Amino acid sequence: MKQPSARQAERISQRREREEQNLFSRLPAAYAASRLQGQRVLQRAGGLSIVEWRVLWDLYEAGPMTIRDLAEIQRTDHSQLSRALPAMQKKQFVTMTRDSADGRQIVVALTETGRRAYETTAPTMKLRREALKAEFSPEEIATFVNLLDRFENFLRRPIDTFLERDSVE
Amino acid sequence: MKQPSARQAERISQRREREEQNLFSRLPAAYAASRLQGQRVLQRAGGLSIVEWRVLWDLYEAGPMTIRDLAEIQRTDHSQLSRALPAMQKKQFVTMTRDSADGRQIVVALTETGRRAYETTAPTMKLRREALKAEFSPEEIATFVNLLDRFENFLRRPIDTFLERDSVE
DNA sequence: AAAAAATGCGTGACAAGTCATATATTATCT
DNA sequence: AGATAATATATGACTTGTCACGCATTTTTT
Repeated sequence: MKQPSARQAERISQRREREEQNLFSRLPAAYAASRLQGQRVLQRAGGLSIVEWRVLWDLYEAGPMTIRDLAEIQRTDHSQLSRALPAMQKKQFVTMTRDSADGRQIVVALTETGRRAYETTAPTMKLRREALKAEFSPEEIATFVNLLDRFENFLRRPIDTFLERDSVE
Repeated sequence: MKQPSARQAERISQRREREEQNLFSRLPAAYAASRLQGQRVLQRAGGLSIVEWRVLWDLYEAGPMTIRDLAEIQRTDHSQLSRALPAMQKKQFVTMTRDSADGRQIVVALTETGRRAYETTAPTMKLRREALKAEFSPEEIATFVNLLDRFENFLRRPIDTFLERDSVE
């Protein structure tokens, strides 16, 4: 009663191949791999978390800014920063000061300690970006980013634009 | 004392533009958007979670298989399935039976209820895939998948292959 | 055949994301 | 000015994903 296993194995492998062509199922795996590699490299470079690294980098490059600005640059939810920043403040990486002109905003700025943490980590992260450049030409990167742009655009469309129950009736 | 704010705004916007070209920071946002859209469409289609949908789809297309096979097709960790499957069993979507030939394995199979859940959800999910096809030509999809392949390949390389402290000395 | 290694699965712990809602502050509208 | 709307941040609850470790079962080595 074990004969179907060969045919079954064949169907499973066909399924795997089909999934390989499916954008929706490829993206999570690629993202997970990217995050994991990022975490590992950061671990090696001194122990920052991904969120911490992004904050330090942005502040280093662009100077003090509000939580909202940070969230927008990083294309992430502000809640993630709301949660991470107090710990970074405790580690003396950043200062958080309420804006005197607009009492709702909190301006985050790099401290000397934060600057040093950035400078310790940055060379390793640069190695990683350079390794990527060795694999992909500038044109390929541009194509990739453009496809991601368009895909993301599609993903952010209200779902009714393609589910349209009315038009089916 | 508020003069620098204009120059500061400029630096922040430059920072945002640079980040837009950075693959590592684009991927999380694209993935998050994809997941969110998936969740919404599934919600509309009947209330399955992403993990549940993937399991039903795979089993429907390829027949019964082990947890390991499911994890491999879905390019995910087996723990995710270990956690999701008991609930799906409770909902009568699948059966889980220990393989008599290899006592380590558990074979997951679709029930009639699971099959119906799949068939209820599938048309909506198909609409989504077709909407994607309207935005991207087959060649573009192929290019995209190929770039993802190569990127993922890079991401899964051991990090020493590009951090190589020795070779720097 | 016994010992060692590999495999399959379950589970605890954690990171990174999201949403929804609450609260304080500022902006806008009559 | 007072009521209303919008904005910035904080927080709780949830999902998806990972790893590491433990246990049971096979498989491979010796």
